[in-house]
Amino acid sequence: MTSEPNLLAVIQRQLNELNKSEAKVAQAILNAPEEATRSSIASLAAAAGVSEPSVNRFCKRFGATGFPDFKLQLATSLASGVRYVSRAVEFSDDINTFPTKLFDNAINALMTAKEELPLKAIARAVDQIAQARRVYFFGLGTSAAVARDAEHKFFRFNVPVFTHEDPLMQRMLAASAGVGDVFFFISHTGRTKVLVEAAEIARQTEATIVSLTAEGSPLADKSHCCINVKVEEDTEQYLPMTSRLVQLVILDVLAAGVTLRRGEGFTPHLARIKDSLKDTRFQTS
Amino acid sequence: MTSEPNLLAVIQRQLNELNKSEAKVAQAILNAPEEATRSSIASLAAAAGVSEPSVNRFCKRFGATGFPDFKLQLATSLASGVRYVSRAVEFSDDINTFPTKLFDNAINALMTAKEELPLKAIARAVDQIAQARRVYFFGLGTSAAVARDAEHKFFRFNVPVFTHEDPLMQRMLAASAGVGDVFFFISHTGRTKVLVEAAEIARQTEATIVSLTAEGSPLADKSHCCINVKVEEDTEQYLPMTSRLVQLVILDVLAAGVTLRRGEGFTPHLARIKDSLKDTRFQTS
DNA sequence: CCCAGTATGTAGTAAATTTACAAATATTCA
DNA sequence: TGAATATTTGTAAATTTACTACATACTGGG
Repeated sequence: MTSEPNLLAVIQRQLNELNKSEAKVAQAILNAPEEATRSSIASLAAAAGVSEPSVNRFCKRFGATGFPDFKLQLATSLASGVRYVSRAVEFSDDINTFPTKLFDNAINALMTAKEELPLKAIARAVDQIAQARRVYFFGLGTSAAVARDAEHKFFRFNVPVFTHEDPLMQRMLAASAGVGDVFFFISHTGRTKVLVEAAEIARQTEATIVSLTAEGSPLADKSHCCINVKVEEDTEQYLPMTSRLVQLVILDVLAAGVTLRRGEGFTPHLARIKDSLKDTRFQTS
Repeated sequence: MTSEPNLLAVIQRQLNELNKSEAKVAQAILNAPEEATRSSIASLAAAAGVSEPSVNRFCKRFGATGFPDFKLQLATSLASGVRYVSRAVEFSDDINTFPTKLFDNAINALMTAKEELPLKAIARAVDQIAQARRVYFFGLGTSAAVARDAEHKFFRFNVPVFTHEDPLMQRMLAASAGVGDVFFFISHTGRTKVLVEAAEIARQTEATIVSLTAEGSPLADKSHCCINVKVEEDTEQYLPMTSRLVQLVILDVLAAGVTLRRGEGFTPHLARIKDSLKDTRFQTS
């Protein structure tokens, strides 16, 4: 598949080099690209004021095998493009619109993050966690909830994990760290003072510092390994909504990575933990 | 145009409700979606082992006007980058494949949830939270982290919120509840005994019980208002990965709903809270 | 003005899609 | 169980759509 960037852009760029009827077709498509994907060769020809074979020739000129293939490429290029722009919730929104907007934003954030996953950093973090004697997950505010989630997850995967929301505990634990300890800092901004200070303290020991935070932030600077999360959070929004979702999924990825590292022999352990919870639940009907 | 989510996910979800030949078509498409967008109705019919009209009927069943329109929708949905329907991570996966899988699963879950949002229940929950004297968010295990997140969020929106991870605290608070108290229970299964018991206790008071849990579960039965989350979690997976993401976004929706209810005059309050955090951060260069 | 070369349209053909209908299969109710 | 009915599926014809071959019109150089 020749993944062209954006078919519309390509057409736009070549506009001058086209002959008369092809230019008409190009204009018709640029004017209403969505519609073009849905129309037949006949209606597009009519809209452009040219004959059907002209449209066909136009399509072949742009690398398609024919008109249907061209429509497909056009549709693909329209879908992948800048279509999904995050939309802010407004006061005029009602129950039918704002929930969808929020879900769209969340989905959008995950798709974007998926595109630019820092795989090398993730792989290194997996290494470090898998070998760790102890792992501390530290976060504050919203990120504390993420840290808590990470604790639950990794605990099941038999990683010796600890979380503390109290900055003083975080400092004390950081100060008394040693070889084999991994400190995993979670922060949207990477600028929260007390957290960065805890990272500084831990850095002076033999411990390893891993962080899940913004690129180039003070916290990232203090880390041996930093997993960058670039989420363009709407700054008018007063809370990091989407970035913590990305953080959670990345922690899922790390947990999965550690498990895969353990190999298949580890599965019984997971089953045992699951069984241990059985009695805390009401049976299904 | 009916805003199509992920067409593959929709097909996957309806697999059971299809009749024989339609199911064959569905399988053929799920097996090779890319190819399906490029093939003619005849070749797809052949690949599925059915007649051409069967393929056509299949397309119409999924909201398309015909086969070409269906191909277009399929191509569009593939272009968004989210590949196949939830794929489990396997031990043969490496760093290049399993992170993508996990992200795809997460995105899929959100897209599916977005399709069937229980808007009436959400609207009711917003009402109840907006009017509450106090709101308690209770969850255990993974859901405790979600509850913690909710606490942070709603606190900023000036809702008097409390969270407790300790089942005993949860029971005691439930027992001493009164008019104007809202108990918000979060649980993936809706079957965790101690949580359901706390809900029962609260139910005997004048308090309002809201839950974010599975439809028809014991917890849902105890609630005045239940927001159903139907996420088909891969049961082979040992942790609810995707359902908590959906829960978080739904809590975002609730928070947004409460804020919208407050009206525009409330914005300064949010700005003040944001300002109060400024000094805890390092300045941006 | 004519000629080569290119550009465009016409008409016919092939292909693909849809519709209408009939056969086959499953379901219901006595 | 078995006839009556509804549902599903396939066959074949009709229709729409896309492509090809060819003819005509235009362009620029002599």
